[in-house]
Amino acid sequence: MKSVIPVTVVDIKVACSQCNLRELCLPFGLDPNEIDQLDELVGSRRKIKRQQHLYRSGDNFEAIYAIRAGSFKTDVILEDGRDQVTGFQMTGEVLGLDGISTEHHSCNAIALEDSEVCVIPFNRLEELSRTVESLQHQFHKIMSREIVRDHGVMMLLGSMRAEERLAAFLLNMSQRFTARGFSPSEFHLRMTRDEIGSYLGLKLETVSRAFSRFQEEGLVAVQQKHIRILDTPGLKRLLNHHSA
Amino acid sequence: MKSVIPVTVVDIKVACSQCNLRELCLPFGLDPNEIDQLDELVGSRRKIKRQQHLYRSGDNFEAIYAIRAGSFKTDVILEDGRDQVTGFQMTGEVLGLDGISTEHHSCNAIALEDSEVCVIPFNRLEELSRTVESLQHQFHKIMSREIVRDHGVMMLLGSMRAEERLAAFLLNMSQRFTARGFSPSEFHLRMTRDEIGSYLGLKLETVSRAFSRFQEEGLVAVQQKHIRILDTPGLKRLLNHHSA
DNA sequence: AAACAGTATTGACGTGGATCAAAGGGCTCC
DNA sequence: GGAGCCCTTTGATCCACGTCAATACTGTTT
Repeated sequence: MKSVIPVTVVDIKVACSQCNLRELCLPFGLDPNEIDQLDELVGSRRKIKRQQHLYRSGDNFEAIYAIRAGSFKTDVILEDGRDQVTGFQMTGEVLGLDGISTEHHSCNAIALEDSEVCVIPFNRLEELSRTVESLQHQFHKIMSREIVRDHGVMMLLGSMRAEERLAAFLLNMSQRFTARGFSPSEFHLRMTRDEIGSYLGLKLETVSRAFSRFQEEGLVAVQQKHIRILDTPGLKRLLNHHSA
Repeated sequence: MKSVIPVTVVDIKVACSQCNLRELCLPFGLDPNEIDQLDELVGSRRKIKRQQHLYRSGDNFEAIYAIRAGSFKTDVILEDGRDQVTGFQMTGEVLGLDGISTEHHSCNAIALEDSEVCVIPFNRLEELSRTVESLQHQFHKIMSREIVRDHGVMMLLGSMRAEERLAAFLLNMSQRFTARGFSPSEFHLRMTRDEIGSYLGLKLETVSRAFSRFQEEGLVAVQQKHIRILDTPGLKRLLNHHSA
């Protein structure tokens, strides 16, 4: 049973205009007045506990979601049970774009840790982006970025070897942590070896072995999910030189 | 220097309102008056000969392209020379969405046969979609569809075996030919085994062997690039039942 | 009609990553 | 704070696909 709760200081704090993620998110490039309009549109926030679904494949599509705190994975499941992780999402990134095309979500979004998202009703976003040019453009850029990212994953899955895939993954995570003000070289992965493996098209044992190998070679220090990158250029070399 | 050219019969013929691809393309869902507005926006058409680039990775992004005739592939090339075909595009499909995110294209688009595209200047498309709601929505659907398609390819690359990948590819081609009024069971592939292989994350020999195997099993009749599907349910069974 | 280049098929063999298996370690939830 | 379970690591073996190589086909050019 829900009850009406008066607006609290916390609610004000999470307005787009006050949000420290705005440079990474939908408000990027908007002027203060425009951000206020976007604020009104963000109807509510939703907390998702670890392992819970934000949405499921087949759900009606009504809104997209901006991650305020925590992180997610998205996956696609085949009839025979095989599944493929299609992405990992961090704060400031947008979830749910897959649902626009058919009005139904085509993948599952699952929280990797206790998380919070801003709910952005899609019809209202389209409405506002008809009058706010910068919002329209930023939204298009976000969709396009997703397409470009997916092409990168295809490249990875289609033509890289196991260690190259893991190196690419680690460098990508590092870069995204950096963009959020965290250390480029030391971070905590929220996903399991199995989930990394699914994303990279590898089995969890192969991921584990590749981590061990990187450790032996002094490229990274691995302690379970805690990663310290010791030799970034070394990882990059792994990617480009493809010693066949 | 551009000069004003009077409207010719040819120009009228290829207007969106007269185009038999409009149900598959950007005009879908627009009323006649709105289609006329879209028509004005489609500045020019461009013919691309077989093997020529429509755009290259790194090119400035200015327009998206709707395929009027022919077909294309898109690919991404790594520094060390490895490349990955990220998609094959047919009539009515839209190319160039990858360029929105950075204002530069991030892949190459190459004609598989002599082809023709409609050039849609992107800033003018954004402008018009601010006043024409149905155009805005259709454009968003097209971008979202691309994301969903990419997720399907990731599933394919990440967790399917060679024959499953080829079966999925053939069924997908069949469906797209059908949507264009061609036979679902008999068609001509415009791409080489090598290009199919790159798209599916396989070597060309593996693609060729899988074709031969399908032929032995009576699933398809293959004669070089000419394909006749003899047993669609059989191909579908290959996909779902994953006899491990 | 011959010559050619690009494309496709098929065979033999090698290998990277999957699979199977077992043991140890660290979280999570009482 | 302890019990249990999930996660991770590591080893041994297997196999699907890659690699290398030779031959054949097709459509194009002259």
